[in-house]
Amino acid sequence: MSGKWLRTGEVAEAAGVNAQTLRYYHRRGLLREPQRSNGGHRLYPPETVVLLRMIKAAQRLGFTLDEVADLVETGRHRHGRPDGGLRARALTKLTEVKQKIEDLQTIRETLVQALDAGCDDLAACAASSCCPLPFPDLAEGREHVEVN
Amino acid sequence: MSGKWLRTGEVAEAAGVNAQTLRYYHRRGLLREPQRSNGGHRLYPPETVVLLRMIKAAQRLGFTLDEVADLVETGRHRHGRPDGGLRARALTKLTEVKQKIEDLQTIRETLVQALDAGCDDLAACAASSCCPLPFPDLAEGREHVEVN
DNA sequence: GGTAAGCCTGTACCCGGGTACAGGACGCAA
DNA sequence: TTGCGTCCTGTACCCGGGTACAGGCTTACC
Repeated sequence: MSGKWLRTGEVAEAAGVNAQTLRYYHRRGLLREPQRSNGGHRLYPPETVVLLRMIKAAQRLGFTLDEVADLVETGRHRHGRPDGGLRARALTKLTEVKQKIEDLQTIRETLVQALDAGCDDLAACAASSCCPLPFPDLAEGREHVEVN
Repeated sequence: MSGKWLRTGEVAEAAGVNAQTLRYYHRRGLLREPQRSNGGHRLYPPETVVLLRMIKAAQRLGFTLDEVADLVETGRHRHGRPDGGLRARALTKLTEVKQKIEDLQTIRETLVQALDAGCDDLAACAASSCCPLPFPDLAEGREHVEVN
Protein backbone atom coordinates (compact mmCIF):
# COMPACT_ATOMS: atom_id res chain seq x y z
CA MET A 1 0.00 0.00 0.00
CA SER A 2 2.34 2.71 -1.18
CA GLY A 3 4.61 4.14 -3.83
CA LYS A 4 8.27 4.45 -3.08
CA TRP A 5 9.96 5.26 0.16
CA LEU A 6 10.73 8.82 1.09
CA ARG A 7 13.74 10.17 2.91
CA THR A 8 13.59 12.58 5.80
CA GLY A 9 14.10 15.66 3.70
CA GLU A 10 11.47 14.63 1.20
CA VAL A 11 8.88 13.96 3.85
CA ALA A 12 9.67 17.20 5.60
CA GLU A 13 9.39 19.22 2.45
CA ALA A 14 6.22 17.50 1.32
CA ALA A 15 4.60 18.13 4.67
CA GLY A 16 5.91 21.66 5.00
CA VAL A 17 7.83 21.10 8.18
CA ASN A 18 11.47 21.36 9.18
CA ALA A 19 13.42 18.12 8.98
CA GLN A 20 14.49 18.59 12.61
CA THR A 21 10.85 18.69 13.53
CA LEU A 22 10.49 15.12 12.33
CA ARG A 23 13.13 13.99 14.79
CA TYR A 24 11.42 16.03 17.45
CA TYR A 25 8.14 14.30 16.71
CA HIS A 26 9.82 10.92 16.97
CA ARG A 27 11.10 11.91 20.39
CA ARG A 28 7.65 13.10 21.37
CA GLY A 29 6.05 9.86 20.25
CA LEU A 30 4.03 11.44 17.47
CA LEU A 31 5.75 9.47 14.77
CA ARG A 32 7.10 5.98 15.08
CA GLU A 33 10.59 5.23 13.87
CA PRO A 34 10.30 4.06 10.28
CA GLN A 35 12.35 1.59 8.27
CA ARG A 36 16.00 2.28 7.84
CA SER A 37 18.28 1.82 4.89
CA ASN A 38 21.33 -0.38 5.37
CA GLY A 39 23.29 2.75 6.12
CA GLY A 40 20.85 3.85 8.79
CA HIS A 41 18.90 6.49 6.88
CA ARG A 42 15.20 6.65 7.65
CA LEU A 43 12.84 5.56 4.90
CA TYR A 44 9.27 6.70 5.31
CA PRO A 45 6.16 5.40 3.64
CA PRO A 46 4.29 8.13 1.76
CA GLU A 47 1.46 8.02 4.30
CA THR A 48 3.72 9.78 6.73
CA VAL A 49 3.19 12.98 4.83
CA VAL A 50 -0.53 12.67 5.40
CA LEU A 51 0.04 11.92 9.05
CA LEU A 52 2.19 15.00 9.41
CA ARG A 53 -0.43 17.19 7.77
CA MET A 54 -2.90 15.68 10.17
CA ILE A 55 -0.73 16.52 13.12
CA LYS A 56 -0.39 20.07 11.94
CA ALA A 57 -4.12 20.23 11.35
CA ALA A 58 -4.81 18.97 14.84
CA GLN A 59 -2.46 21.59 16.22
CA ARG A 60 -4.36 24.23 14.34
CA LEU A 61 -7.52 22.78 15.88
CA GLY A 62 -6.05 23.68 19.21
CA PHE A 63 -4.68 20.34 20.34
CA THR A 64 -1.32 20.29 22.07
CA LEU A 65 1.33 17.88 20.86
CA ASP A 66 0.68 15.64 23.84
CA GLU A 67 -2.98 15.50 22.96
CA VAL A 68 -2.15 14.77 19.35
CA ALA A 69 0.25 12.03 20.37
CA ASP A 70 -2.50 10.51 22.42
CA LEU A 71 -4.96 10.75 19.59
CA VAL A 72 -2.56 9.17 17.14
CA GLU A 73 -1.68 6.41 19.57
CA THR A 74 -5.32 5.63 20.22
CA GLY A 75 -6.02 5.63 16.52
CA ARG A 76 -3.22 3.18 15.96
CA HIS A 77 -4.48 0.62 18.42
CA ARG A 78 -8.09 0.63 17.42
CA HIS A 79 -8.20 0.58 13.66
CA GLY A 80 -11.48 1.75 12.21
CA ARG A 81 -13.60 0.53 15.06
CA PRO A 82 -16.06 3.08 16.40
CA ASP A 83 -15.25 5.29 19.33
CA GLY A 84 -11.50 5.46 19.28
CA GLY A 85 -11.84 8.48 21.50
CA LEU A 86 -11.64 11.14 18.87
CA ARG A 87 -15.32 11.98 19.24
CA ALA A 88 -15.07 12.53 22.96
CA ARG A 89 -11.89 14.53 22.72
CA ALA A 90 -13.22 16.58 19.84
CA LEU A 91 -16.26 17.39 21.93
CA THR A 92 -14.12 18.53 24.84
CA LYS A 93 -11.95 20.55 22.52
CA LEU A 94 -15.03 22.06 20.95
CA THR A 95 -16.09 23.36 24.34
CA GLU A 96 -12.67 24.85 24.88
CA VAL A 97 -12.66 26.47 21.48
CA LYS A 98 -16.10 27.96 22.06
CA GLN A 99 -14.87 29.40 25.33
CA LYS A 100 -11.84 30.89 23.65
CA ILE A 101 -14.04 32.48 21.02
CA GLU A 102 -16.21 34.03 23.70
CA ASP A 103 -13.17 35.36 25.52
CA LEU A 104 -11.81 36.87 22.36
CA GLN A 105 -15.17 38.42 21.60
CA THR A 106 -15.14 40.09 24.98
CA ILE A 107 -11.64 41.28 24.27
CA ARG A 108 -12.69 42.57 20.88
CA GLU A 109 -15.59 44.48 22.34
CA THR A 110 -13.42 45.90 25.05
CA LEU A 111 -10.90 47.10 22.50
CA VAL A 112 -13.67 48.65 20.45
CA GLN A 113 -15.04 50.40 23.51
CA ALA A 114 -11.63 51.71 24.40
CA LEU A 115 -11.20 53.04 20.89
CA ASP A 116 -14.66 54.60 20.88
CA ALA A 117 -14.05 56.24 24.21
CA GLY A 118 -10.82 57.67 22.97
CA CYS A 119 -8.71 56.08 25.68
CA ASP A 120 -5.13 56.68 25.00
CA ASP A 121 -3.10 56.01 28.07
CA LEU A 122 -3.45 52.71 29.81
CA ALA A 123 -2.22 53.97 33.13
CA ALA A 124 -4.37 57.08 33.12
CA CYS A 125 -7.43 55.11 32.10
CA ALA A 126 -6.97 52.36 34.59
CA ALA A 127 -5.99 54.59 37.47
CA SER A 128 -8.58 57.32 37.16
CA SER A 129 -11.49 55.16 36.04
CA CYS A 130 -12.17 57.73 33.35
CA CYS A 131 -12.90 55.13 30.76
CA PRO A 132 -15.09 52.12 30.22
CA LEU A 133 -12.35 49.52 30.30
CA PRO A 134 -13.26 46.87 32.83
CA PHE A 135 -9.71 46.35 33.99
CA PRO A 136 -10.37 44.62 37.27
CA ASP A 137 -12.99 42.31 35.81
CA LEU A 138 -10.73 41.37 32.96
CA ALA A 139 -7.81 40.87 35.23
CA GLU A 140 -9.62 38.53 37.52
CA GLY A 141 -11.41 36.87 34.65
CA ARG A 142 -11.81 33.16 34.93
CA GLU A 143 -8.40 31.95 35.94
CA HIS A 144 -7.40 33.44 39.25
CA VAL A 145 -10.44 33.54 41.41
CA GLU A 146 -8.69 32.92 44.68
CA VAL A 147 -7.79 36.59 44.92
CA ASN A 148 -10.96 37.61 46.65
CA MET B 1 -1.92 60.75 46.37
CA SER B 2 -2.11 57.50 48.23
CA GLY B 3 -2.77 55.63 51.41
CA LYS B 4 0.06 53.74 52.99
CA TRP B 5 2.89 51.91 51.33
CA LEU B 6 2.57 48.27 50.47
CA ARG B 7 5.19 45.59 50.62
CA THR B 8 5.87 43.11 47.84
CA GLY B 9 3.72 40.40 49.28
CA GLU B 10 0.81 42.73 49.85
CA VAL B 11 0.91 44.08 46.33
CA ALA B 12 1.22 40.61 44.89
CA GLU B 13 -1.71 39.32 46.85
CA ALA B 14 -3.87 42.33 46.12
CA ALA B 15 -3.20 42.02 42.41
CA GLY B 16 -3.52 38.25 42.37
CA VAL B 17 -0.03 37.53 41.11
CA ASN B 18 2.96 35.66 42.46
CA ALA B 19 5.48 37.80 44.34
CA GLN B 20 8.23 36.49 42.07
CA THR B 21 6.28 37.79 39.15
CA LEU B 22 6.73 41.32 40.46
CA ARG B 23 10.49 40.91 40.29
CA TYR B 24 10.14 39.44 36.86
CA TYR B 25 8.14 42.46 35.76
CA HIS B 26 10.80 44.77 37.12
CA ARG B 27 13.35 42.93 35.04
CA ARG B 28 11.13 43.15 32.01
CA GLY B 29 10.64 46.87 32.46
CA LEU B 30 6.93 46.62 33.16
CA LEU B 31 7.25 48.03 36.64
CA ARG B 32 9.76 50.58 37.79
CA GLU B 33 11.69 49.96 40.95
CA PRO B 34 9.76 51.58 43.80
CA GLN B 35 10.91 53.23 47.00
CA ARG B 36 12.90 51.14 49.39
CA SER B 37 12.86 50.97 53.15
CA ASN B 38 16.13 51.65 54.93
CA GLY B 39 16.72 47.94 54.97
CA GLY B 40 16.18 47.61 51.24
CA HIS B 41 12.65 46.26 51.19
CA ARG B 42 10.50 47.55 48.35
CA LEU B 43 7.64 49.86 49.27
CA TYR B 44 4.99 50.26 46.64
CA PRO B 45 2.34 52.95 46.30
CA PRO B 46 -1.17 51.49 46.18
CA GLU B 47 -1.49 52.47 42.50
CA THR B 48 0.83 49.65 41.67
CA VAL B 49 -1.98 47.23 42.29
CA VAL B 50 -4.05 48.99 39.65
CA LEU B 51 -1.12 48.95 37.27
CA LEU B 52 -0.69 45.24 37.78
CA ARG B 53 -4.34 44.58 37.12
CA MET B 54 -3.96 46.66 34.03
CA ILE B 55 -1.01 44.63 32.88
CA LYS B 56 -2.93 41.44 33.42
CA ALA B 57 -5.89 42.94 31.61
CA ALA B 58 -3.72 43.90 28.68
CA GLN B 59 -2.33 40.38 28.58
CA ARG B 60 -5.85 39.06 28.47
CA LEU B 61 -6.48 41.47 25.61
CA GLY B 62 -3.81 39.60 23.74
CA PHE B 63 -0.83 41.89 24.23
CA THR B 64 2.54 40.30 24.89
CA LEU B 65 4.59 41.52 27.82
CA ASP B 66 6.88 43.40 25.46
CA GLU B 67 3.90 45.18 24.01
CA VAL B 68 2.54 45.96 27.43
CA ALA B 69 5.92 47.29 28.54
CA ASP B 70 5.93 49.53 25.52
CA LEU B 71 2.42 50.71 26.21
CA VAL B 72 3.18 51.45 29.82
CA GLU B 73 6.39 53.25 28.93
CA THR B 74 4.65 55.36 26.34
CA GLY B 75 1.89 56.17 28.76
CA ARG B 76 4.44 57.28 31.32
CA HIS B 77 6.12 59.78 29.05
CA ARG B 78 3.05 61.43 27.62
CA HIS B 79 0.65 61.96 30.44
CA GLY B 80 -2.91 62.53 29.33
CA ARG B 81 -2.07 64.10 26.02
CA PRO B 82 -3.91 62.65 23.06
CA ASP B 83 -2.41 59.89 20.94
CA GLY B 84 0.00 58.25 23.28
CA GLY B 85 -0.04 55.37 20.87
CA LEU B 86 -2.62 53.26 22.62
CA ARG B 87 -5.22 53.98 19.99
CA ALA B 88 -3.01 52.90 17.14
CA ARG B 89 -1.84 49.81 18.95
CA ALA B 90 -5.33 48.93 20.06
CA LEU B 91 -6.45 49.17 16.46
CA THR B 92 -3.70 46.85 15.31
CA LYS B 93 -4.47 44.46 18.11
CA LEU B 94 -8.14 44.61 17.23
CA THR B 95 -7.33 43.38 13.74
CA GLU B 96 -5.28 40.56 15.18
CA VAL B 97 -8.03 39.61 17.57
CA LYS B 98 -10.61 39.59 14.80
CA GLN B 99 -8.38 37.31 12.78
CA LYS B 100 -7.96 34.96 15.72
CA ILE B 101 -11.71 34.83 16.18
CA GLU B 102 -12.18 33.92 12.56
CA ASP B 103 -9.56 31.20 12.79
CA LEU B 104 -11.18 29.76 15.86
CA GLN B 105 -14.57 29.87 14.17
CA THR B 106 -13.17 27.83 11.31
CA ILE B 107 -11.74 25.44 13.82
CA ARG B 108 -15.03 25.21 15.63
CA GLU B 109 -16.92 24.47 12.46
CA THR B 110 -14.39 21.88 11.47
CA LEU B 111 -14.74 20.15 14.80
CA VAL B 112 -18.50 20.24 14.49
CA GLN B 113 -18.32 18.73 11.01
CA ALA B 114 -16.00 16.03 12.23
CA LEU B 115 -18.42 15.21 15.03
CA ASP B 116 -21.41 15.24 12.69
CA ALA B 117 -19.66 12.97 10.25
CA GLY B 118 -18.84 10.54 13.01
CA CYS B 119 -15.11 10.69 12.40
CA ASP B 120 -13.34 8.74 15.02
CA ASP B 121 -9.83 8.00 13.98
CA LEU B 122 -7.65 10.84 12.86
CA ALA B 123 -5.31 8.65 10.89
CA ALA B 124 -8.09 6.78 9.15
CA CYS B 125 -9.93 9.97 8.32
CA ALA B 126 -6.96 11.82 7.04
CA ALA B 127 -5.47 8.95 5.13
CA SER B 128 -8.52 7.63 3.37
CA SER B 129 -10.27 10.94 2.73
CA CYS B 130 -13.41 9.35 4.08
CA CYS B 131 -14.44 12.43 6.01
CA PRO B 132 -14.98 16.12 5.49
CA LEU B 133 -12.02 17.32 7.51
CA PRO B 134 -9.97 19.67 5.36
CA PHE B 135 -6.66 18.46 6.71
CA PRO B 136 -4.38 19.75 4.00
CA ASP B 137 -6.03 23.15 3.87
CA LEU B 138 -5.87 23.52 7.58
CA ALA B 139 -2.31 22.37 7.73
CA GLU B 140 -1.10 24.81 5.15
CA GLY B 141 -3.37 27.53 6.43
CA ARG B 142 -1.92 30.96 6.60
CA GLU B 143 1.53 30.40 8.04
CA HIS B 144 3.59 28.10 5.84
CA VAL B 145 2.79 28.82 2.24
CA GLU B 146 6.24 28.21 0.88
CA VAL B 147 5.68 24.46 0.80
CA ASN B 148 4.59 23.98 -2.77
C1' DG C 1 36.11 6.12 -7.22
C1' DG C 2 35.54 10.87 -6.24
C1' DT C 3 32.71 14.43 -4.62
C1' DA C 4 28.69 16.93 -3.07
C1' DA C 5 24.39 16.71 -1.10
C1' DG C 6 21.93 14.69 2.27
C1' DC C 7 21.36 12.25 6.53
C1' DC C 8 22.93 10.52 11.11
C1' DT C 9 23.62 11.40 16.33
C1' DG C 10 23.96 14.11 20.52
C1' DT C 11 23.70 18.27 22.67
C1' DA C 12 22.68 22.97 23.18
C1' DC C 13 20.02 26.84 22.40
C1' DC C 14 15.78 29.86 21.30
C1' DC C 15 11.22 32.20 22.70
C1' DG C 16 7.59 33.66 26.14
C1' DG C 17 6.10 33.75 30.64
C1' DG C 18 6.97 32.76 34.56
C1' DT C 19 8.41 29.76 39.16
C1' DA C 20 11.67 27.74 42.58
C1' DC C 21 15.43 27.57 45.59
C1' DA C 22 19.40 28.81 48.51
C1' DG C 23 21.48 31.60 51.73
C1' DG C 24 21.18 35.83 53.96
C1' DA C 25 19.17 40.33 55.84
C1' DC C 26 15.08 42.93 57.56
C1' DG C 27 10.92 44.17 60.52
C1' DC C 28 7.99 43.80 64.09
C1' DA C 29 5.93 42.08 68.23
C1' DA C 30 6.45 39.87 72.68
C1' DT D 1 16.81 40.46 72.25
C1' DT D 2 14.91 36.84 70.40
C1' DG D 3 12.34 34.69 67.13
C1' DC D 4 9.38 34.22 63.20
C1' DG D 5 7.69 35.74 59.01
C1' DT D 6 8.75 38.37 55.15
C1' DC D 7 11.83 40.11 51.94
C1' DC D 8 16.34 40.46 49.58
C1' DT D 9 19.61 38.75 45.71
C1' DG D 10 21.35 35.64 42.22
C1' DT D 11 20.81 31.71 39.70
C1' DA D 12 18.59 27.84 37.93
C1' DC D 13 14.76 25.57 36.34
C1' DC D 14 9.96 24.70 34.22
C1' DC D 15 6.71 24.26 30.07
C1' DG D 16 5.64 23.97 24.99
C1' DG D 17 7.29 23.80 20.54
C1' DG D 18 10.65 23.73 18.15
C1' DT D 19 15.62 25.10 15.80
C1' DA D 20 20.76 25.05 15.35
C1' DC D 21 25.23 23.18 15.32
C1' DA D 22 29.24 20.01 15.22
C1' DG D 23 31.44 16.09 13.56
C1' DG D 24 30.93 12.05 11.04
C1' DC D 25 28.70 8.54 7.78
C1' DT D 26 25.72 7.43 3.46
C1' DT D 27 23.93 7.95 -1.04
C1' DA D 28 23.67 9.38 -5.62
C1' DC D 29 25.56 10.77 -9.64
C1' DC D 30 29.34 11.68 -12.92
